[in-house]
Amino acid sequence: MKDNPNFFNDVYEVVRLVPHGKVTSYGAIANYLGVRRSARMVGWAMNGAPQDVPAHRVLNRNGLLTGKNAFSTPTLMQELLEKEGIQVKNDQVVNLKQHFWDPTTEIGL
DNA sequence: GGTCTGACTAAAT
DNA sequence: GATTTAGCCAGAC
Repeated sequence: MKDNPNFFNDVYEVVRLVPHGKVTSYGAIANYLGVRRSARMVGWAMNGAPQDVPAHRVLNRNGLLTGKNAFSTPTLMQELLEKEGIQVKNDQVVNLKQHFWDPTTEIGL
């Protein structure tokens, strides 16, 4: 595309790899890409992520729906997560550890 | 073109 | 253990 840095592209790919009914964190993706400290960039990348990317499965390390405001509606994110079998309470994922999906652990070879 | 802020995280206080 | 500081980099003013 016009200007797709490898970093952003990698982020999109990893997020697309997130299985249905699972969630991950920006830091986990950043860590998988080797830029743990640049977790912010992952979030920023999501801001320009295509709809092919299930950004609603990406939360902060606390399991909080930080970027819900970036969706069509701030409630859409929670709706989607609940639809996938993930319980969300107070904009936060319940049993986060149970639904957490770490690419470094799952894909990490 | 310098400054501020932001879908974050970890370490320090 | 909760709050603050620092680090990262890119876009907006």
